[in-house]
Amino acid sequence: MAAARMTRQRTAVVEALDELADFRSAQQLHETLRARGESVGLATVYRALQALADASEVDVLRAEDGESLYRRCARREHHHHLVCRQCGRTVEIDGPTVEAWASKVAAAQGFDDIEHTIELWGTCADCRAAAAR
Amino acid sequence: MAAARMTRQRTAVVEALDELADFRSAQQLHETLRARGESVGLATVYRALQALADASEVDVLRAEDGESLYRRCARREHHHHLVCRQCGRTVEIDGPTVEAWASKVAAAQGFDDIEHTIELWGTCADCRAAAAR
DNA sequence: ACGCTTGTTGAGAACCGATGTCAAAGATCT
DNA sequence: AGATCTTTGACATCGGTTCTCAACAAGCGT
Repeated sequence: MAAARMTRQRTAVVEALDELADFRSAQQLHETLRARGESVGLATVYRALQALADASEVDVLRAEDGESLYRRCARREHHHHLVCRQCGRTVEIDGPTVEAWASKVAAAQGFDDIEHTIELWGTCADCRAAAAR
Repeated sequence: MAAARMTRQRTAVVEALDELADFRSAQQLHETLRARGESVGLATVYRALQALADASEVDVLRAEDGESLYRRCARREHHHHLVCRQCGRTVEIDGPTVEAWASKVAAAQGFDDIEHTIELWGTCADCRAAAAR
């Protein structure tokens, strides 16, 4: 079993995630940490995020360009997200209806080990206002 | 406006997609074409697929590892997929309920230009049987 | 048919996010 | 403090995708 030592770097990553409420890429987080003076290696940020994801401490999702984005969500249960493409602003949502629909459809086709990807992307009100300028 | 010349290579890519009913990566398609004697460059396969995707002639989706998968779908209207993680076997599905739910939720949060990603992943009956051996 | 023009091709380089390497650094235990 | 053993970080590497650019070939006009 892993020991999971609490190091300065890991703490820093978790803290940064706690402050930033929105989905961020590993590189953005690395950038943020450096900017505030924390000296942390990029590889370490990746490792910390991966560990957190494995422990379901953070949610991971893929941006439209394939980059992985991370976020510390309020609820740990299964849920989905409505994310702003521009700024990463996130609203947690759940759709019991959708869950039911997904598993029903998949089972009807004889599929097993079903997982679903359901994410909503859009432009939030703030970004829309900013773009209109 | 683009001229979109019909070249031997482009034809080959489209034909391969027509024969293969399932989602395939660009590299797999390239492999397939070479195997059957068609000499086509990898970059060309990527370009052809991108052009087809832009023209909505093929559907693109991201595998869990981030690789892009392409497929020529029967229907051109908006729909979703139930895809086998192992073999790429695909079933087209649509969920009017889900569509409605998605746009309602997003609009309620003041988001614009809404898009949704809804894909189902599983293991198809054949692959499950193969794995059980 | 035959050039001509212009979009297309393809081998290799470049790019980029992500992961692996390994010696040095530092948590934790005794 | 000392021993142990995970973690770190600069750098190399990897894999998918895109770029570069000279050679090539569709499609057009003649």
